[in-house]
Amino acid sequence: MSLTLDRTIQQNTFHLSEKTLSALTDIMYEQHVDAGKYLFWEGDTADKLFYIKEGHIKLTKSTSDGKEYILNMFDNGDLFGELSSFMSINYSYNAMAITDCVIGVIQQKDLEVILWQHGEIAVEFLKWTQLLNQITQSKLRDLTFHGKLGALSSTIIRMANSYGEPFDRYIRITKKVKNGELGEYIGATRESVNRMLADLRTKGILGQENGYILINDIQALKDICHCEGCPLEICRM
Amino acid sequence: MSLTLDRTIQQNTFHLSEKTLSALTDIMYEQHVDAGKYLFWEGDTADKLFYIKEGHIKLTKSTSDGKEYILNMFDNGDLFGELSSFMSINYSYNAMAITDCVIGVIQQKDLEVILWQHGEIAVEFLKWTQLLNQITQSKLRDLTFHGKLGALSSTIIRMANSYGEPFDRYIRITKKVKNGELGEYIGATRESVNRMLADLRTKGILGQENGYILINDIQALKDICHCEGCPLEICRM
DNA sequence: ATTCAAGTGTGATTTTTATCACATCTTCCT
DNA sequence: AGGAAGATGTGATAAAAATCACACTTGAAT
Repeated sequence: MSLTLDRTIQQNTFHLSEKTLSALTDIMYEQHVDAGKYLFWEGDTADKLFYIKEGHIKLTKSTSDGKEYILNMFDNGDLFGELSSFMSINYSYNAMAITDCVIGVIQQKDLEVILWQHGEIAVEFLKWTQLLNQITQSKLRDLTFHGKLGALSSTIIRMANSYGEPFDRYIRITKKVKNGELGEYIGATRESVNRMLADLRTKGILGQENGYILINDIQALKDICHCEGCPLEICRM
Repeated sequence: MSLTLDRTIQQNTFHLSEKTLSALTDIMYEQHVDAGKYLFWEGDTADKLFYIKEGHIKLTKSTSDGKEYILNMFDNGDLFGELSSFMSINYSYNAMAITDCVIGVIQQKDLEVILWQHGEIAVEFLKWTQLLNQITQSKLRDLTFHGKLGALSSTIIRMANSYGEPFDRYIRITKKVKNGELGEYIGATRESVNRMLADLRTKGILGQENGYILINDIQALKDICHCEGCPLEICRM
């Protein structure tokens, strides 16, 4: 579960109402996590939501054969964690701070009280959760149905929507991502990602700017992943 | 969005409370859809939920290059449709009846009234939606990270959980699925699926029974897709 | 029972992706 | 500034998956 409470760079996120927002703020307490440290581990009890006041978090999972993959990346203003239903009371993934983070922690039971009392807040949360579900669905589609190049293209488009800014007449992705991380995100090897990126660069579709990815021809990327033109709220990391 | 209100064959689905269930039943009306017909099309306004009283529905999407893939398959007792947030007011996929269906239709606004009035029902719906999100997340993982053979194995396991029954000392999947459909589900070609299945059969992992798939060695399948041992509520179609 | 359409099975070949093995480039640490 | 660790870039090769082409089965319909 993830949602964005406010936004800085992002132009395209759904907002909780002021009322809900302040209700949440009332019940959260602050926690600091240094870069490289973990907010929680696989197997920990999943009874909290986390609101990122500052920093980047990635959710990862390691497989039996020692590989790791990235389930999600969150930024300033995002809210994530399981509103654990009845049964899955443990996280099935790790949450690592990519940068130093300031986190607002919300106890599930505190939240539940609010939801119970205020049907309209619960409905708002419900719609939000539905939106997240749509995001996940669309990722599933993009990562599964058009090969690794399609998966990569789609991911770059999503990064542009989530972390992009205009730069000259290009889009600059303001977040540095390693080739290996992209690989862990789309289920490909570092080398494959590297080669695909090199290829997109020689074709003039992508560029470089001081280590940041520039998108030169976003339509070409859309063609590769058979972009459906989803609303920006859905086409995001 | 999909949830199962009750179950017949399925051993492993989360239940809405009686109260919620009857509240839903009160506001739904009935619709019949013949096999091969569509319940709705991509682009139709998404302002309803659908409860399958009887039959099978698949959600499909066709790409620009004429291919089709399957997003989801639903059965007796499942509830699906978008509780459209504020903005994505259209379906982005088609819903086709695989068999003759009897559908209970719930208008979104009717539902919303109930949720508003009864915070506890809204919370229940919220948890359910979260569960669906977890299901989708786990599918994303399974379909992305261990190749097409892993995707296929995971899908067979999910089918066993959703439509399986004991047969001798095997599990028989009581729903016939075509190779091509499996391909559309996991993002592989019919031929690849066919070869993979043949391979699993020669290895003795799968069997045949009158056109139905038999699972002989489920542990082997789990090994292939690096099964995490998710709860049955999550490891389903 | 015969026919036709739909589905399955398989070979040959090409394309995509992973693997292994290094060289090079960057970063950042003292 | 120098050196180590972490990233990136790339070749050679192997494995996985798609594509094309066609034979074989099955099942439903006349």
